[in-house]
Amino acid sequence: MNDSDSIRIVIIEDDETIREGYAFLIGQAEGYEVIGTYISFDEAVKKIATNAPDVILLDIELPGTNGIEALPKLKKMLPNAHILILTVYESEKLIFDALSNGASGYLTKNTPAAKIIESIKEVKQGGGPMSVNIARMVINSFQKNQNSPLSKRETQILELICNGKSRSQIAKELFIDLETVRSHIKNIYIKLDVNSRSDAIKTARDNKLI
Amino acid sequence: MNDSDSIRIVIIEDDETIREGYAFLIGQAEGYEVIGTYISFDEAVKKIATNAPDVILLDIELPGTNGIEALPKLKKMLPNAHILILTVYESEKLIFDALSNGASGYLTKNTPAAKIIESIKEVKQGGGPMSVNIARMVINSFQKNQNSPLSKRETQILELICNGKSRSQIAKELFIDLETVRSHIKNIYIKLDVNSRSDAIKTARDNKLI
DNA sequence: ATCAATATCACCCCAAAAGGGTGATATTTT
DNA sequence: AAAATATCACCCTTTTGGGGTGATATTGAT
Repeated sequence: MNDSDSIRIVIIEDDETIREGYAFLIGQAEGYEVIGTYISFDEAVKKIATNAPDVILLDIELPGTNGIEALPKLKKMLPNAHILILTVYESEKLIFDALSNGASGYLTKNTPAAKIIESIKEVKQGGGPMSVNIARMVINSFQKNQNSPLSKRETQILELICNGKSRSQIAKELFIDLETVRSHIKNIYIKLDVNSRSDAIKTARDNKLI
Repeated sequence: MNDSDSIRIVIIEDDETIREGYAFLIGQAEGYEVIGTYISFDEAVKKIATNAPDVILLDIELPGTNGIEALPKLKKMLPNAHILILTVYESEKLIFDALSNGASGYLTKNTPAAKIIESIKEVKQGGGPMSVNIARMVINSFQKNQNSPLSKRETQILELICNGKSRSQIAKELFIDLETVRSHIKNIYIKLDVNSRSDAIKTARDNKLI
């Protein structure tokens, strides 16, 4: 594989030791070319478009514009680049913020260089590399509560409420009477100990009932 | 590592060749013990509790109770077992159904044995192993539409609507007038070409505006 | 510097919806 | 046999939702 086939990589990371360390380790792998390293998004923004990277390694904690804010801007400038988050942070909120803002993968910094190099190829080929603990958090976010206090019918109706449906819309959809829907909703409210749609939705989401 | 420290594995898979092939390959790996193989959940249900497996490899297409239906039942019988889906199916719906019903990982059947063996250990240790294409689908499910027609404020209000908030609740939360909220909602409806909350929520979800 | 989009607020209208209370009955599950 | 579930009924009042038509100040992009 010659240089023209290499994966073009840009690294945005404020810690010089880490940045240069990654650049060296990745750069010496065959088929990988580090074409730019920057200490911040604000630095990178001047030149990164001409770098035309395939993959961007992005830290979250950066001086000036942070990684999360940088994500949509980078995606706008370079719609075809894959962005791989490389950070020490493992909070749920940051992970989901990153993924919803356009990150194609999420690695924590204890990841060995070999795994990072593999992940770069993986993301280039359309995969979604994640550190094991991140993957588990992502999977957990899908899991429903197995011990819901609600019956099937109640869960079904709660889901429709979460979709913004009115009582009469729910009644039509389920081929039951409006009063039956009311009755179910009342029971849902009692079980969840709430007395409004929004509180029911919040409780349902918090407890992953839906 | 002796047998008592081995990871205890059960395989539920209807194709005999695949089932016995996996059982052999996994069983010969050090630290792995295949303690039961079944052609269906309905077969497995009789004895699986006494197997006390750490990890269950579960196919989705099964005679009788399918894998998705089996998941919650297995989780109820064996709350501490990790269930790894091993299937040819890659449809979004099946993946999310599996994950929300208690699967801890999702592998497609082209996965090499070495990767399966690694994934078993990974899931036992609290990871969330997925095939690369599955991981990308999961990550994509988080991505927001980068070309939303809505302004920031409108998106914010749409999110509150998706949380079931009323106009007045939104007004309070954002410290703006009720009439301002109304005005924003009207503009949201125009932009999304809808005329009700439920349609707005549906359109928002379909287009990943929220 | 200018024009478009955005964010803010105001007042008209009325039908629909939401929530609380109380109770009945048949089916299902345990 | 008892408990939970699913179904429907009628009482009540307040809130909400959606359509229409405007104004004004700020912000953003060209």
